Amino acid sequence: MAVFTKSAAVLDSAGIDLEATLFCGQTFSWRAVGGGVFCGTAGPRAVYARAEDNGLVLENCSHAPLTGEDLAFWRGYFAVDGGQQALLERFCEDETLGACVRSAPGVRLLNQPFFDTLLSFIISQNNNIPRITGIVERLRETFGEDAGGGVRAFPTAQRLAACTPEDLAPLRAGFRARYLVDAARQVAKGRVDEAKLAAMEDGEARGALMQITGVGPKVADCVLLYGLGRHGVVPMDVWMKRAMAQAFPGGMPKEATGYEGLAQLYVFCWVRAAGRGGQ
DNA sequence: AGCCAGGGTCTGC
DNA sequence: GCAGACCATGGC
Repeated sequence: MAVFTKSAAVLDSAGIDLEATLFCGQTFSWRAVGGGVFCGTAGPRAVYARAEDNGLVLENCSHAPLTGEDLAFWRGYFAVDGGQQALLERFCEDETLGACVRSAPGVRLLNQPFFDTLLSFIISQNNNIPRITGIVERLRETFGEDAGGGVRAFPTAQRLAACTPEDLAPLRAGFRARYLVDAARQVAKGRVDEAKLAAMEDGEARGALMQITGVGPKVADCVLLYGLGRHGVVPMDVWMKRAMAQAFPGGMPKEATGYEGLAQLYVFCWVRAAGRGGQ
């Protein structure tokens, strides 16, 4: 059980619904530990987080004070200064998109590490959210370093590049094991390089990501959106195809221009809420 | 038992 | 290019 000490830090959360944000399918690196507290990792870091009236309370899992660098990282991760509130208000100028936003008003688009995102969404293919989360957790537990308090961080590309698919058997990732190894090896070799991807146009970066075995259009788009900050990219899975055909047959409304990927988050939440027994 | 899960690969046309 | 089988695993 996580107990916050005086070394906890508070971020201005700007209307964030922490639980909805962490479990809407954009990240698989968090778990509830009780009492409204969540434990999550990003790259080498691990934190406890809880939503309070005055903001988002964060504390290192090691209970060591958060450094300035850590704080800056988590501010970026939670998009504290990202201006998402203002964008949502603009989304709401469109009636249908506004309804989507209001179905999950506290969800925020997280800025996640590239490698975490790449592997997580390779795991996501032909899979469901609870099992994806389980595989990601076993990936961290099996190959990650202690990030403090016994919580294991996301493994490095180098660590996984030294593995064979058979070494990944404990993850029970099935046919995806060899995809994970291929991705780790290409990143470790520099064949896939975050800085190079960052310098590319969306389409070029997408093509580069699809050179990885097990990365097709959908996974590449998720990596672009969630791991590389390409907020105009819209990953199209079966849910989104269904939702777009039904709600936006002519494409995303003009209010979402440049931020179609952010809009997609709310459309996804809306259509899935409806699919689970609403409407 | 059979179907589905935020897809992708591989093969055959 | 494009359809169709196949891919491990687990929940319902």
